[in-house]
Amino acid sequence: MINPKAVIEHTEWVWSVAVDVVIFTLRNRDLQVHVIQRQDHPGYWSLPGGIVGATEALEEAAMRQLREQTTVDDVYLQQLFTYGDPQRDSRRRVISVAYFALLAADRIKPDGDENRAWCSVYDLPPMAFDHARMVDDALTRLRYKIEYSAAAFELMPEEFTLRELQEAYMTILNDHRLDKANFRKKIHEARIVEPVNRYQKTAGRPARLYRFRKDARLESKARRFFP
Amino acid sequence: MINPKAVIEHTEWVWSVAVDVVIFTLRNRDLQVHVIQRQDHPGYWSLPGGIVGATEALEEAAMRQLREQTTVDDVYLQQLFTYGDPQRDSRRRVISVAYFALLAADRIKPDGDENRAWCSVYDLPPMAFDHARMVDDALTRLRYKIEYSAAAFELMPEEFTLRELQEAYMTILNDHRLDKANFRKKIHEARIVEPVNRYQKTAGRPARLYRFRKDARLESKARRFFP
DNA sequence: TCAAAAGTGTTGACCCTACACCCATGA
DNA sequence: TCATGGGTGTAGGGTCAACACTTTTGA
Repeated sequence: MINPKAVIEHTEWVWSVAVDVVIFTLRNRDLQVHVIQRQDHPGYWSLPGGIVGATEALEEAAMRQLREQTTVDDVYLQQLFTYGDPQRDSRRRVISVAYFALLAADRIKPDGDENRAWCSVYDLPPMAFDHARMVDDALTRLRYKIEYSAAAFELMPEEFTLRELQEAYMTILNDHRLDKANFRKKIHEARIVEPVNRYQKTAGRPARLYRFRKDARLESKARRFFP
Repeated sequence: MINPKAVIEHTEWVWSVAVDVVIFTLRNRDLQVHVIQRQDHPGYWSLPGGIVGATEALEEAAMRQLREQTTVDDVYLQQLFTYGDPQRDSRRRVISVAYFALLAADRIKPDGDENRAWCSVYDLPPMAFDHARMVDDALTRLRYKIEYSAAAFELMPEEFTLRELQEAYMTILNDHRLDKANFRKKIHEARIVEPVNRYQKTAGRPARLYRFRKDARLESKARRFFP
């Protein structure tokens, strides 16, 4: 595989290894990602990311980006895909290991920095490099993920109503035709939430608040289609 | 794992970017991967892989490994995961983008080279670096994949009986309890195979041969909410 | 007492599993 | 005619989508 000679031969060019993080959140019934305005290309935005340190694990580097950009720790973080087209950065050869993160909106610290923003995935600004594709891939992955795992709960506040949970699913899937009764039945049968003794005011009957069960089963084995 | 043998001295950190490929095949009712005996660590085996060229895309590099190792082109190939722990190679910092490939057994060229072998995923030899984990991750992915896509057909010969197809599924899933009648019904309903006018001899009634339909739907969208 | 939204029950269609059964072939 | 393995039909239990219904609140 790798022999020492290869190193010498290959030090002629300089690789950079970067991580980029697609940070999702749900705000105002909208699925949003964190983006940063680029200083070197006015009008273009990019995902939070940077070069991986010499002794840093990839996931550590992604987590560091998260901390630096959102000052939040302990976040759902998962590797997405590695992008390495020779042309993806015109300045030099960079391969980027993309991660995606899920962050509940109530954990976002207010931030006066105008170079940072949360943008709807359904209305992205011009993105640098291949970052638009990263967001797209991350969205596809997220949609798969919430259908067989409890990942959607990472985007919810500590306590939430079942309607809010249903709206989270509908916003992520961009499909607002979910049946209320059937959705509730599934959630209850999964024993994944438990009620707390508090209610949220609404325009009608108050809605019971629930929280995620600590002992909940986090994944369900996918149904078989083939065969 | 492997003890540091000859650590290369650097004045600066040099990143290397490699690809490693988990090549699956089905032979003798067994799911196997292609492995190569390491010259530098007798008794240890590794996946086919190598350093990515300066102007080479990641997938191209993986495809090149496939060609060089198996002399086969046009293979199902997909990115798996990127491994970048600082300690994964004791000699220097290497990040490896792992791919997995599916190769029908009848496309394998006979090979006298004793340094190469096909090994059962259920009985791997000692693997170098984190390659055992790569195989494990690839197997997990493969199992998911065949349940919602037609990926399993990539491991079948041009023509096959339904029993052979069923055995492929059972071998990959390591679960031999699939019901014959129900399996056949699903395959037929999926309109994914078509009969050819040939039969295969068996100890009993001859088995009809089928082939994959070119116009078959390759993925089925799972419309299942958690759980 | 009405609008609004929470929350539940029912029903028929569909699908999945288990298992019994028939069919074609060679010895 | 029997063993062997290919190939199919069916009953019943479970799941799901659709939709109507009841409950609770504020105005």
